[in-house]
Amino acid sequence: MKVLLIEDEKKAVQSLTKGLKEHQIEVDFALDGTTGTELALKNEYDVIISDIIVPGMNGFDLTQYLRSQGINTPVLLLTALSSTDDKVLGLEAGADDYLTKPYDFKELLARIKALSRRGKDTNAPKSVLVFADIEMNLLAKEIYRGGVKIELTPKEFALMEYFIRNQGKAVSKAEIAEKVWDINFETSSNVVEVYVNYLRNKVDKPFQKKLIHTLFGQGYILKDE
Amino acid sequence: MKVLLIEDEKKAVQSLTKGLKEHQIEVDFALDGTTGTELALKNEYDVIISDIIVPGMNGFDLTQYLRSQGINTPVLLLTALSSTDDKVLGLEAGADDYLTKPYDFKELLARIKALSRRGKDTNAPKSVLVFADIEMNLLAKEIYRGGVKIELTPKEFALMEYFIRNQGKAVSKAEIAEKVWDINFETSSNVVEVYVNYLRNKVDKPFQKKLIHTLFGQGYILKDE
DNA sequence: TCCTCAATGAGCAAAACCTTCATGGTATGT
DNA sequence: ACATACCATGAAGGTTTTGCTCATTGAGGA
Repeated sequence: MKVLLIEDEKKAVQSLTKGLKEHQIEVDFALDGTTGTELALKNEYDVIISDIIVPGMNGFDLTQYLRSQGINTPVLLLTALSSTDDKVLGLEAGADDYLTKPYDFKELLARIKALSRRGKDTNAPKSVLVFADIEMNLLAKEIYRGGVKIELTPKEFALMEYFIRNQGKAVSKAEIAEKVWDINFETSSNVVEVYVNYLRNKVDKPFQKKLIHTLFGQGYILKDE
Repeated sequence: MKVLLIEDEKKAVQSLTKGLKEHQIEVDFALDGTTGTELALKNEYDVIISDIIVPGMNGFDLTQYLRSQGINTPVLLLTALSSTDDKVLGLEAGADDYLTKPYDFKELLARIKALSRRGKDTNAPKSVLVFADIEMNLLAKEIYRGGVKIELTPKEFALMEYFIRNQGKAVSKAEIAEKVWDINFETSSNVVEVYVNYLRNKVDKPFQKKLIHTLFGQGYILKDE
């Protein structure tokens, strides 16, 4: 079990780290929100524990940001506040639990364990892929860009899914032909080009930013630039 | 076992309380909806029994309010009304059962026990499925849309049930054939299409909003749009 | 500039879908 | 037991949508 602790009071960090390690819990920590999110994006944690008020970014924004990046690690917020309004705000932002200072260490421990259990339960394969302002719902077979629904045919959808799953990575036409069409790319066909064109018409043309880029002689890449 | 009784007729309260206590059931009571909800929020009951018409708040609103507050205690509504519309409304608001006055005390007792049993088993299979303005009662094999009863044949009912259970999710014809017909989808048959057509005629055609959508090449989806 | 690779538009065949109809089976009521 | 109504299902015809090819135009790199 591994947790990320985001907290600016060094004393609290120290005592918590010590306490958690005694219970076989690995702890990474960050003293401000910015490095906290960086760590959260880079590594995989079972639970993220964050003070509501930390330099650089508060716990609410942090949670919201992580969720938007597809990080669904359970978040436990720590705070001195205890008004109902704040609880609502925190939970709404996607936090999973909430603990008011001063708190009992055992309670904290219990909640961490509960959250990590829940997190693993949610090992359902992701059903929504995200890239830039695109959301692709694999269950409903829907795709939205900037909140606008885009109608794709099954093949177009499959190709787009392949692009999103390989976002930021160059993919050759042979690769695409193999994975999406399941054919040993015969140079005689230009299906891939045709379908990339279809996708561009629907996914890129109506918008400002182009996301599907051609790498001359190498294939294509989905990139936000 | 402990129940909450919300009823403004003191006589009814008295006789019910007496009857229930004789069967080892503890009873709290409220003479109006407002104190009723307060009690419901403060204490834990096995079942809540409420008249539909009580001062301050009616049984429908009460049920809805409690659900919105995360109280999932089973609610049994008592009423002098017996029109279909009211039944539909009550169930929609999340009530779990319904009894029309004058009722047999033994029947009331039986239902209380049934509800309390169900309340404890959190993953008890639901007997009423809801989607958009559709309610499907699996026990009564009845289905209503917007308060209007729809007559379905057994196969149509089974198909509709499958759709509702997978609402918002694309389901392929092969999937449907397997789950609803229990056949290894032979392309030679078009039963699924035929039955989707039947369903549309009864469930969608007479109404404004279409709920059963075709995803070309991917199957069907039940969606509110 | 020239050659190669990529983008685009038109067109067509196949696949998927909707709808209606006929048939046989099952349940219901007399 | 019989007649009747209802239900489940495959078949056929027509319509819509998709997948793909081909030919042509446009762009990139040496």
